[in-house]
Amino acid sequence: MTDLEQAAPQRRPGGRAARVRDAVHQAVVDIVAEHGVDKVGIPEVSRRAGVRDSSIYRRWGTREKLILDVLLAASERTLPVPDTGTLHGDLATFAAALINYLDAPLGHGLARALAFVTDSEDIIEARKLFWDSRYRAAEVMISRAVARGELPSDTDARIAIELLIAPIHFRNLLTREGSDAELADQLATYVVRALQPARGPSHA
Amino acid sequence: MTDLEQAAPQRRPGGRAARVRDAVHQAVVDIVAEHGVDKVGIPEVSRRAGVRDSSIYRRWGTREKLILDVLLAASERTLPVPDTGTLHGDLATFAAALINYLDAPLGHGLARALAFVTDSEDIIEARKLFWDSRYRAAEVMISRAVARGELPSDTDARIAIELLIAPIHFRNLLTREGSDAELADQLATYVVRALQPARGPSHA
Amino acid sequence: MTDLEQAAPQRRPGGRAARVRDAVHQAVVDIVAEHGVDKVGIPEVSRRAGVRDSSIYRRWGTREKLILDVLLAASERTLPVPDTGTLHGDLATFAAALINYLDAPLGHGLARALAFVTDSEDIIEARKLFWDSRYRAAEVMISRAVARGELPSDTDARIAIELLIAPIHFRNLLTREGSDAELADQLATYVVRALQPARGPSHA
Amino acid sequence: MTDLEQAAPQRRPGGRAARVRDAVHQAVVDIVAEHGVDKVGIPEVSRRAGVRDSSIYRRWGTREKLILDVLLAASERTLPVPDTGTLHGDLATFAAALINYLDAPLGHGLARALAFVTDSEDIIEARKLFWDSRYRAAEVMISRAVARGELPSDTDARIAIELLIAPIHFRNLLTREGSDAELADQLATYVVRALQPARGPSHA
DNA sequence: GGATAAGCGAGACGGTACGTCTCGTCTTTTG
DNA sequence: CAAAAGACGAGACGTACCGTCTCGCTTATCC
Repeated sequence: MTDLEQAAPQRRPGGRAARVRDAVHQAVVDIVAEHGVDKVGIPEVSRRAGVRDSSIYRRWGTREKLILDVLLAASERTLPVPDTGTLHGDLATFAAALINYLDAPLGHGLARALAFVTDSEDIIEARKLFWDSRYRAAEVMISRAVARGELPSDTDARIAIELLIAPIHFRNLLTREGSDAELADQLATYVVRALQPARGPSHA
Repeated sequence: MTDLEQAAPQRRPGGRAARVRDAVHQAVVDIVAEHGVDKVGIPEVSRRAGVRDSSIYRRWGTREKLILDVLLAASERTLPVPDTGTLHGDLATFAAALINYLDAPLGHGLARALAFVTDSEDIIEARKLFWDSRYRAAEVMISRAVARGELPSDTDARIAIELLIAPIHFRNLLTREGSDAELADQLATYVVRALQPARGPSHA
Repeated sequence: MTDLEQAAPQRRPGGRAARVRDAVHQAVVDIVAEHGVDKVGIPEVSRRAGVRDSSIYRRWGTREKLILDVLLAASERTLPVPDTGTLHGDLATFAAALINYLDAPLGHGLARALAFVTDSEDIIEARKLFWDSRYRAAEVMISRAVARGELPSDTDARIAIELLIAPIHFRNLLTREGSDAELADQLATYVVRALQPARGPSHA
Repeated sequence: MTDLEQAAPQRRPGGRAARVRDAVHQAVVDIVAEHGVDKVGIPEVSRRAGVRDSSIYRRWGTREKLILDVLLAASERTLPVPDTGTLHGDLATFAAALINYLDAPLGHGLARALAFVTDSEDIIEARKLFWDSRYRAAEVMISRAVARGELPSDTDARIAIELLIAPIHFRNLLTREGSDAELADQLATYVVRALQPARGPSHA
């Protein structure tokens, strides 16, 4: 897993260290849920967790690493990948789940955090791992559709997923319009069509 | 126009006020270009523009409004909407232009700013105006395609644009993968296909 | 009269100049009464008086001169000098009146202003005129007592008044203890005694 | 003692905290001496002390508390109370010392500060402690005189001191006339006389 | 079970941004 | 052309945050 803590202190998993870690994580998650990710600050986390700020700095180094560490940990379990039997069904269900996820403070917070964070070695690494794991999970929907014969075998799974989820993230971050189940369905439809092999002279 | 300045100061367009305004705008744009939008701070802007920070606060009130005002003004002229004669050509060209735009500091900065900014009355308003104008411009590509018979007349132009640009923004903000001309072309292809009316039993 | 206005403008009363002057005076007096003299600021005065701040600066130059000008004008009519028939009666009555005066916002404000103001030509002059007029008025009590034979003819009237009023001002400004009628009476008694010619070997 | 610092920082008396404290105190005292108490501002103190302004705000909270804290500390050692053998001698000597003290920037500064400061919990407390200690010290002169039989045993010591020092403070703050040794002597004489028990029909 | 080292509590501080407020000056615009 | 209107320059004030540092002490682990 991505470990953004300064020096892996997990050697002593049962004691004070773990207690501190948990308290801090909880505090961050709570703040994200209550006021949004950009209100997370070490002083507030420190207050809530009952942990000295210096201890937080010692372990996480910077605010950004702390936030990312916590949010990534909290997002460990990726979205469940549905298996409805049809590509459209899978995509629509998945999209709807994503919409819900991004509507909730944690999901929105994570997305914003990923977008905002200043790049650095560990962070780039952490981001990469995060998305790789996400894509890997979601691509199952595509490979199943290929197996079913719904899609050609050379389908680019990654871009397929991207076509589906990008508009949702786009609205979530940039236009701030809401998304709903209907949109999920529409997107699924568009993506399914987009992935079909070209028929006739479409733009010839 | 979106006007995020405190009080309409445009009354005196030739004098000191305008000079200050321009210097500040330039300074913000420069910093965005050099160090990214999140490095824009009033003290630095003040130094570069040779304008007292208090004057900046007086006029723009907060950092966020300043940034948005400047960036929106700098993005006044929207991306040129191409007219290549085919939908695919238009979309691919437009997507490529967007990729370039988002690659440049200003475009990237604006996107980040739009994503980051804490919502408030004026900002919501400004964001809405911004996207409305953008969509209005881009939708021309769709309506021309409809006119040419390439697309059905009930095509949802807005979502069509979204399908095209969302993945680009998505990569720009969230995965931080680069995008290139090839991607632009692929996206155009996918979108064209996605917009075709359903043929046969696609997901029935 | 002490005139702390920049350039004594219109002698012609009744015009706009006079209206502005009055409004400003009133505003200052009001603020002093409501929030104390150190809360008087040009912006607030300007708001209340409905007069542009630049107009105030034009006329009074600085905040301090404005305050002093207004307060001195408002204190034009000095405290009434009583004539009870005895020195003690006069002094006690006068002291009590002073206590009341200094208890009220205007009196307290004027005292603080006199103490605070940064010295400058005009201000030194104004302060001198102010105290001279005050002493001149109050010294009548002493000269009447001399006339009545209550005091020797070489009594130093000025210091006599000072002995009486200094403790009241002292409490008002420095210890911030309250003063009351009883104190007025005590002070009068002490002063009367202090002014008696030495009898026998007092500290010989 | 009166401690106007935010939190008791005395725990580590030899370390950085103490160094910072001393530097700040010195800087304030210097500014008072050079330019007067109303020129003391956190930025200037910060510069001179080589201490960040934020550190000053953290510890003292506001400018007023800082000034009072420093000035009170600097005035810790109250004026020496003389013991000349006679009441008049004691009072005259004491008054002369006070005159000198108030002539010096520090004394004048402290007096102005006490007069100017906006009241608040801690400040009221601090002022009370200050004056109490001053009065307690000075009243020894009176009690000694009582012991010597120079004064009746029911003499009000507090008001006696007040009669002596008020005129000096009065001139110092309000009329801004100078005071000199002669005045000290006169005041002593007046006070001694004032404190004598009434003889005959003084104001009958 | 006692030594020992990792990590925490406590308490600053340096550095810096933000935003508010005031004073006093200067410059457009307008009557 | 003088006054009103509208900034701006200069700078203080106070708040908040990030990140660093230094001690002293607790505590989990290891011998």
